[in-house]
Amino acid sequence: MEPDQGLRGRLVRAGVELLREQGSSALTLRETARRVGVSHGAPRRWFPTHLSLLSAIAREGFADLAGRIDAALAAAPPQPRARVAALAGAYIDFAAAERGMFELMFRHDLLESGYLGLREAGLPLFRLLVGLVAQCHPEPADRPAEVTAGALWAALHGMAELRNWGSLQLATGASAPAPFLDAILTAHLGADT
Amino acid sequence: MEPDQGLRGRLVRAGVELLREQGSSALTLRETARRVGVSHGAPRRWFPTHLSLLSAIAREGFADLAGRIDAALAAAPPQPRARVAALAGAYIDFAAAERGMFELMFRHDLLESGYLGLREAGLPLFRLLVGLVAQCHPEPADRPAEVTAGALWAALHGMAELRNWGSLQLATGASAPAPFLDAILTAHLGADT
DNA sequence: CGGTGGCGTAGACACTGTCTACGCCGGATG
DNA sequence: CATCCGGCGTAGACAGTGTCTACGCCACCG
Repeated sequence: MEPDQGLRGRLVRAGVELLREQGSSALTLRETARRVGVSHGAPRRWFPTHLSLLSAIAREGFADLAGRIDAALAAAPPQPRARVAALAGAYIDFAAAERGMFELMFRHDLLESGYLGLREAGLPLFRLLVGLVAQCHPEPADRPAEVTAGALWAALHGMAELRNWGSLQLATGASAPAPFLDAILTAHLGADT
Repeated sequence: MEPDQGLRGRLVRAGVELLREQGSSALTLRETARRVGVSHGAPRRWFPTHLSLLSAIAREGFADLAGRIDAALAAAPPQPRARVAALAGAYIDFAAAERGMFELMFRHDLLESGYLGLREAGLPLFRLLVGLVAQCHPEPADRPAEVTAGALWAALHGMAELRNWGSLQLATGASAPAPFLDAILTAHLGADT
């Protein structure tokens, strides 16, 4: 559980730094090796291809996101609706604070889809959301909680992207995401009572 | 208005084909030149950098999307709610039919943001959506139409991406996007009456 | 007829990911 | 103790990329 002290862990950590400092285009195999201080061929022992290194770095991002959401939920009031709001806030805050990582995490063309693929990395998070949504609709709702949760997740994710691009501000003039977040939550979960 | 017969237009068209056939990673400056049958330095006369060629190709995509949405709206019934549904359907259909193009269009890290930037390319579409949303809420709604339209756009876009990644199917088991689209529309615009 | 500017060619450069052969070094084995 | 051997990192090569530069070609215009 403690951080990997070997070359593998050092490469991943250096990649995370590089991503944060210079964006995903700087996340080169050779540059990462350079930063760690090894030759350009060294990463090949642990990551057979560039994609596998990127995938490992993205996995780190998913772990980070999960941690932030857990923390936000731990500090949130017990009402389900407020807990969904906390999760949503943590999600879009993560997207804004870790832009490069957020982009990388969802570049499915770059990430490998094999064993323990990245596409499955967001699944626990989705299950969590389904549970929270189900609590918001205690009686059997008109719609399965999975569908509502899926639509909510899509809205959340889309809003994080649009916000990061500046498109929302450009189109509506509003810079704060709060009104949109509120619109999404009340739309899917009903008015805040 | 007729297609550009010069090298510039031929490069853009070859790029669109390449994108459709082999995905965005194949969209190389040199490969595009090769397909047109000119030397690797030729594109430089028209596109000073790789980004500018990609941007021109993405602009083609925005024009295509706008055309499809116009066609869908022309064939849609006059009720505003149905028109929003038609727009939404055209949007996610485009995302699925032109996957590579859809990805490219929103790779804001790749596209140039200068004069006539790509970030503004989606604006007319957004204005259209604002108008339709406003018609759905004739009386001054509890929320500005821009906010509702922004949230709706985010939901739409996020759903198109999640669907393209297979995440929705993976998480919920549903393959058809219709239930999610319906959930999003009724959530933001009220039940279909 | 001569110049000139638009347009494409061709070569170079630094950089990338991947592949391969090669050393080093520590621990297991006879 | 001597010897092998396998894990691990080095170093060089190769094809491919974007960008820059110098160079031809050729139509057009004074």
